[in-house]
Amino acid sequence: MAKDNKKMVAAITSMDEDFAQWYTDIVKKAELIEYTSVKGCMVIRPYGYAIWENIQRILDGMFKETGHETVCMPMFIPESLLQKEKDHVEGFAPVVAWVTHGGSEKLEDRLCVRPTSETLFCEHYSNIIHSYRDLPKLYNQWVSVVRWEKTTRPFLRSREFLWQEGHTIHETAEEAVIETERMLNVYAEFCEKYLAMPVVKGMKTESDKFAGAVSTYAIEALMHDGKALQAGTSHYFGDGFAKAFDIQYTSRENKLEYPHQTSWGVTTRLIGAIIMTHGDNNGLVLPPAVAPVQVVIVPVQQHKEGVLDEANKLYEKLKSCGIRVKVDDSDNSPGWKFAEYEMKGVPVRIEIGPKDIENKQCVAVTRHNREKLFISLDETLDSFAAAVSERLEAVRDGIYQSALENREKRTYACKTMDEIVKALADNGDGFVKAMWCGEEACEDKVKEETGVGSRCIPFDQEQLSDVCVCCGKPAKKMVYWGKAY
RNA sequence: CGGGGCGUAACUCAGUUUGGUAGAGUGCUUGGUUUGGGACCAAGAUGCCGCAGGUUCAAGUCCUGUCGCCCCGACCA
Repeated sequence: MAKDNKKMVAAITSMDEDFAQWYTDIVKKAELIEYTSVKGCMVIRPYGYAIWENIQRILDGMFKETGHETVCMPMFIPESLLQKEKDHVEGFAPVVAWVTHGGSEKLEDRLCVRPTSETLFCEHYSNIIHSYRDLPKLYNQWVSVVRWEKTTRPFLRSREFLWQEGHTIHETAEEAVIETERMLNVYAEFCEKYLAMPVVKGMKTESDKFAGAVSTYAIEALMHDGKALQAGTSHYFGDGFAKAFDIQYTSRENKLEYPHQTSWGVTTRLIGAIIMTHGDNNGLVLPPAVAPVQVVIVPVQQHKEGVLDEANKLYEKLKSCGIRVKVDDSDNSPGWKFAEYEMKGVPVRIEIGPKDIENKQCVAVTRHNREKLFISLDETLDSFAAAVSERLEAVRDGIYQSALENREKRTYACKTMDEIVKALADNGDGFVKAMWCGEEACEDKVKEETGVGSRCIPFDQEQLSDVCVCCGKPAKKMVYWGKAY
């Protein structure tokens, strides 16, 4: 027994020992990705991609529900187009990859591989928007983008990554602001409900906002090691892009006006967030809503008469109820299968063997706490499916609670710089809540002296004190600070 | 882009100090016995030792260059 446990733990590095290595072990051993010969470009393997497909399916439904249409822009941006908005190009120029040749011929105008598609949407909008009757346009696309990052990590920062980018354009600033906030709320709801990941909604500081944006909103999540991860962003552009790209429409008053724009996105980084929010030393723990396999059925002593038949019956039952289910009837031992599907984060495991069949029951084990529950085989289809669904729900709620507890345990309200340093030293990395005067100099100084940068100005404000944690001048906002991925 | 580490079988790595026939465990294939927490026995298959130069009778090992990956910083979804 002790030997077995040792062997299982040895399969991946313990997260307390080396969190980064633990993360790398999981992405490899759970078969989410494989490295390729190009730095920062990874193969997302079927098991990893299936998670993304589930994220896509749910989010896309939410986008459609809020009136958005899907489009697809090209991959290349001519340099001249990228140059049009000054802040935008300055922000992205250092990370763009360029196409300089077509076949053996040098291109007159080199082409940038899109790092984001604002410029492409703007060019398109300038062609199709003429009247207020053409507005709003609520567009979204699911594509990959390329940013030539210097250091890369699977899912968290790769040179090519998959994402969706919503780009909308509206008559008025008010409408665009409402859209920016609405989509941030969609992201927050998605993360909390489907990914079981608590997030803080807020606004980025001036220095941290998107290149070309008037304001940037973000959802911030806290990982198991106390580092913050930006899980999604939503930007309000005002009419800056419209002016740079000459997008004008004739208003209801028959005047030429500039429309107002937004953009918002989430990426495959969400998969990294799932790993680091819910994973444990036995491997991945997947939120049931996005788990490729929600229930794995492990037959025990499957060679014995009737065991596989019963396992397959359970499979058919659950499948007919829309649960993503799999039977593993491979030759591997049951113990091997238990460990394997824990590694892969399957939320619920059902064990069925001769003993169970004799007792007319099966065993349902929830991944996050290994709690075992017997479910009668005599149940009707509906009540059997309900019992299993209840277990899946228990996993969602359980991992949400753990993530929330971790965040609360690691959130420190501080009034002075010394308190910040002490809180982080005593309790480890986490969110620091502290007041801020609004000056960039103080933002920089906090980072320099305490190591934590501003993550966001949360919508849920608290008045922790009246003065800035750094300079002592009157405070304007409470800010969440943290070390970021 | 700075600092550190590493490229040897599918994986994890030993072998490099002191140059001399390419190794182990795991995995894989086949057959058998097993099966309630990573089973066991037997027989097999698998190597441009990252790449390119150089030194040498001889290079996985020494020298030069180069490419790539991982980790930590700075920057970013």
